[in-house]
Amino acid sequence: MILAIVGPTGVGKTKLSIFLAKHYNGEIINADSMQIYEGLDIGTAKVTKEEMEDVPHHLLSIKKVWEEYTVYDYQKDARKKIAEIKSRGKVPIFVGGTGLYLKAALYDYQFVEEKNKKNYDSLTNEELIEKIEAYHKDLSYDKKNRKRLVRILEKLENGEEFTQHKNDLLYKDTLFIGLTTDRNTLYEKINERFLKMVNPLVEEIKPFYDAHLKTKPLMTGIGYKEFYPYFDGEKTLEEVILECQKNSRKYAKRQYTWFKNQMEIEWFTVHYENFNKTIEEVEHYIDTHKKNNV
RNA sequence: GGCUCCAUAGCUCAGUCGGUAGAGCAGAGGACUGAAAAUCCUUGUGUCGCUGGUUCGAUUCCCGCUGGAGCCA
Repeated sequence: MILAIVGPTGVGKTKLSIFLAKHYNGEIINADSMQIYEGLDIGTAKVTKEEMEDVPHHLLSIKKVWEEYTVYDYQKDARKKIAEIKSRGKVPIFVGGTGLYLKAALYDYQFVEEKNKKNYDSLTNEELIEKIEAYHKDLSYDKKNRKRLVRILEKLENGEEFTQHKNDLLYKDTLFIGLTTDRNTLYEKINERFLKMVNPLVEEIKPFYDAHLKTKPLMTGIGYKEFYPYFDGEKTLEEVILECQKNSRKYAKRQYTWFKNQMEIEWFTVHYENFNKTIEEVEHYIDTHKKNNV
């Protein structure tokens, strides 16, 4: 059996994961693209040593902030961890909100090793589309999404076929547990949680700013990128806080869209005043749907 | 007390030389195979502050009122 605990940011996945790990003799595999990085702890709401309660955790803080890490690496790392954990007779428990990472790890996603990467900065979107059409006339793709255009072209030039994928579940002994709550409650939780982390977060980011580090995770992570204008004196802390909260809310919304439409998930509404009830419901579901290793 | 300006979508504001109005943000929905906490798409009817007048017709012009900002006393 493999468990995957998913849901929007701030809903309570970490807390549930510890209970389940202890109850089912599990080890936790992080499925959050930002918690991969060392030093991004407060802003990513990473589990603390105390919260772990001696449950083994994997793929947390495994990369420096300036190192390259993608879904391609994650797929390999995660699958290796699944094998390791299972060989110990324990249950792999994925916990995280990065839908693509979970899908790449547990579904039939195929990546081909990339050779030489080119730089397409000098080309306009129209020129990218022209080059793509030189390979294939009738592909359907988002022509306004430059990042996608570049990727499609990279794939084609790498000798890969760009086709629609069917995405079957590969690890058929996986149970997907989704945690949710009504939108207003979640947004309140997100806002509150961020307010509590502001001061330590400033401490966490300051050294990166002082070192002039502007790497990918620092410039894309919510709760990180927004602080640079504050340190530059261009925005007030108040403005930055509101922006971080807003971006977190929007992120949560995108997560819902992904999880609702991309994966088969059993959803549970969190009882915040009685979390044990939530745990019981989840455990009951797992016990009645348990799948043994396939 | 006198004068000037402002009052339009949840917010910030455009606009209508008089024919009942539109952007950004927020919100909502969606896409998603190598930056995914990323990237991108779709979605805007609201007593145009209130009252009266002019007019075929007023959110637009005029009188007054209310609220806000400023200047002069």
